[in-house]
Amino acid sequence: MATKTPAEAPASKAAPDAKRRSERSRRAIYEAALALVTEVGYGKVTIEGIAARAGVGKQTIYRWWSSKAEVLLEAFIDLGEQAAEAAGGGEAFASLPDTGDVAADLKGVLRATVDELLDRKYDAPYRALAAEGVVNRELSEKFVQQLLEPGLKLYVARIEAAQAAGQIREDLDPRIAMEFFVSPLAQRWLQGTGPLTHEYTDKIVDYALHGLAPR
Amino acid sequence: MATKTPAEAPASKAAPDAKRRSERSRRAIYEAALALVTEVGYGKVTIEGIAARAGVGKQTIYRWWSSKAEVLLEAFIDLGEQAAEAAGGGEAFASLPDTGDVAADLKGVLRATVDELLDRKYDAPYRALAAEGVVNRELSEKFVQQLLEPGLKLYVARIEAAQAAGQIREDLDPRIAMEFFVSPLAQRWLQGTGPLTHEYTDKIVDYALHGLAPR
Amino acid sequence: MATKTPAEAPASKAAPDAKRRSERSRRAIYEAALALVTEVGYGKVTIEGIAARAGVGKQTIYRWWSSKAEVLLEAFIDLGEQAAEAAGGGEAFASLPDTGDVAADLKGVLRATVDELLDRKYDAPYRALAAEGVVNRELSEKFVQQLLEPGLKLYVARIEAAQAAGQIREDLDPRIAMEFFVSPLAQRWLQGTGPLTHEYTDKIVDYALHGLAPR
Amino acid sequence: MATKTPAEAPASKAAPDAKRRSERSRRAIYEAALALVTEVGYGKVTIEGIAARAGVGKQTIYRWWSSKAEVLLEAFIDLGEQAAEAAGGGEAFASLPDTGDVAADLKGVLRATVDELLDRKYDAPYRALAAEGVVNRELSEKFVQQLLEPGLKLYVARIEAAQAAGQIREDLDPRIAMEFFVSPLAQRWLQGTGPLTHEYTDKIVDYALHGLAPR
DNA sequence: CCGTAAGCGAGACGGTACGTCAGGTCTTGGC
DNA sequence: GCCAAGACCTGACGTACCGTCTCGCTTACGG
Repeated sequence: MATKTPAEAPASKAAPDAKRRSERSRRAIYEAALALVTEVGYGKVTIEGIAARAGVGKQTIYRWWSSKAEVLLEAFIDLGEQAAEAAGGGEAFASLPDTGDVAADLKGVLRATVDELLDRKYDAPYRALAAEGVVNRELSEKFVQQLLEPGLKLYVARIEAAQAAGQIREDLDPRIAMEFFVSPLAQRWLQGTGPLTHEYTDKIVDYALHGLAPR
Repeated sequence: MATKTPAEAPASKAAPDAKRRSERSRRAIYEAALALVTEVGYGKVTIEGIAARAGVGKQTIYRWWSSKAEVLLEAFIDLGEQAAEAAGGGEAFASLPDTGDVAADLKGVLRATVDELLDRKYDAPYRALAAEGVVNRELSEKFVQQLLEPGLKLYVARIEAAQAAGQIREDLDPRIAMEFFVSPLAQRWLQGTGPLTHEYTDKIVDYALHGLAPR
Repeated sequence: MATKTPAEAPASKAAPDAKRRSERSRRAIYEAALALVTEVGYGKVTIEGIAARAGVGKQTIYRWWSSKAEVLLEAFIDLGEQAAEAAGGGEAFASLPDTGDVAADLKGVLRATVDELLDRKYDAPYRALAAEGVVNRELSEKFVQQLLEPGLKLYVARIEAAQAAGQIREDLDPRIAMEFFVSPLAQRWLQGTGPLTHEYTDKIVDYALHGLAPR
Repeated sequence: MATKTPAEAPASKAAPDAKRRSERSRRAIYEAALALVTEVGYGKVTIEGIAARAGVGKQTIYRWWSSKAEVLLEAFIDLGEQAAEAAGGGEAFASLPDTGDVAADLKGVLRATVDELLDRKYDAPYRALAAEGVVNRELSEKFVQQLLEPGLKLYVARIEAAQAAGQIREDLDPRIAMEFFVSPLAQRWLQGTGPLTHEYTDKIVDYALHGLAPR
């Protein structure tokens, strides 16, 4: 049984000592990265720029991250945690609301999502990460795992609850059902194939639940 | 009196004379761009690299395009035209098939789309353009207008036909209905949130048409 | 017979085209290098600094030279040529003066040399090159060959003339004899083992010619 | 009144306590410095490299020395002392030999000097210090004072003895006379203007003593 | 003989410069 | 006048060291 102790790691070039890490620098880097992405656009963000803005040596960035995409990913995750902590006391979005009415619940969540996607503070970095992920498998995995998946799981759970309540057919794969609510929104946001409005997401929910074909 | 032709561009530095343009160079640049994107990945493609590979001066690229994204966009459109010409005699995909059975027709088209998205030849450049579009509004517009929209219009047309045939409810916005077939696929492809299979797209069609709620 | 044509050169990374070289940049680089060495000292001269001061890209330096020492060497040689051209019409120092009196001639030349070595304009770069040469064989060879040797040859020639005139013993190696006039000066200048004055060089000449031992 | 002990250093940042200094580290640093200079060349020696090689923290070097040149200077002096201690019981080279024959005595010493200068163990560090001294006045002074001067004084003393013995003219400045034996050797060694051989130094002595001019 | 303050190995930090790569502009010579 | 070629200025890359600054630890001094 080749179980490894967690304290191992042969690493290619000696891992830095996380205990000595400067919290102050980390925060400054996050802030600089987020600010720059919104100000100049992801393509024009440079490691050098982040370092300068954060008042930090370049090496301090290279020591802890391996690309600007990774910096931004962590910065954005941190931004989410900050927001969550500020908003709710504990786990902010542990689950989607469940009033017993799936349609209403989903409409509410999607409206909130639209608002968030249109918020300058989130749009630029989130979009940058999505773009990078499209073309960079490694980042994509982290992006999906750490940012997307937690949100998607909430939908899946809510749909399962609806199935139990008889509001959604039991024979459907909730993982796929969930995409009817999320993907149209995602595509409009990412590719700009149409406007993001509350009316739009309301319709999405209605169409999806009742189907396109006449009854 | 400096008579101008109506199509005159007030360009800052005199537009090059398209009549004298070297067809040979243009083709070589397209091929180089597509090959490089597949071989080294979009992020590592450089104008210099394209020029070298195409046996062309850098200036010849800068004269006719304004960024590597634009080169790639045109190269990809050209690739599509080549393929279309090769495949069908004339207009290859003037419309989606209409056998009278929307479900079957859509399933067929989506299966073909999945196959195409998984084809190495198309995946890399298409993905690169999509990624760039997420973060670059100008390119995004051209991308949607010239590559995405024509395809989407076919769906809209097919759905309208189905509405006329009574297979899809008349009160639905076909533009939104269309997204139920296209967006889930797009998201899985772009973000890697799930596998792309024929079974998957079949389900998408069924779920969408009959709705998630029990009848 | 494996004689190679001069136009050959397989070079490690393609030699740049000297015909297209910017004369303006070359001159600016020479001036910047010389100025910086005098102002901040050889150790603090950087390629980046030279480039900035010369208003030139770093790559333009790296394209034509392989180290700051080589830049400085060429700059200093050029400085000498400038001075020579300015001073005499043609070849300024084709030979040492020959009035028939070796002692007087040598004293005159050495006094002039002292003055030159104490001139701020020459001291810093010359010293830097000498220092680098002490520790860098490749540069040392170029330094000796291109800067030192031409001067030393003049001494050898003058000594040979003196031998022919019976003022210096015929059985002596002029190459070694020459060093008695040059080396003490060189050491005082390089290592600071004593002051450089006209009295000092006069004595050197007298001591050397008449010997240390009593007659 | 802030009474100061006489040995008090008004240092800017409190002098370290020499009593607590680690002898083991000091030695390791000397060895590392000397080894590195010979192995990779002075220019490529770094404080970090010395520290790593010596198994010592960087701060331990910065605490006791102010530059790599100073480390090397002390290391080299120490090397000399080690050698002296090993060779002779007490003061190894308290004076030059005096057999009554200046010529022979000087030839012997110079031959020994040549051998030492060609010894790999001494060449690299000594050369490095000389080079640094050419361009760094502060180090130059220490270098001359602590390494060169003691040797030169021996020559001066031997020449004065020869003057007393009537073998060298009394009216000559022994300080200058000495340079005829030392400087040519120094220049050939530092600048590579000629080979270092026993024949060469023998001739130096003969030429210097009897003069270049015919008698 | 024991507590404490120093020296120590280690290495993270804010920086500067390295040598390289590519971007976009401009010039030269060939066709 | 387009083109291949490529020198040029610019600016970012990722790395190596600089000299300073903690961190625990070990060690020897002085109360």
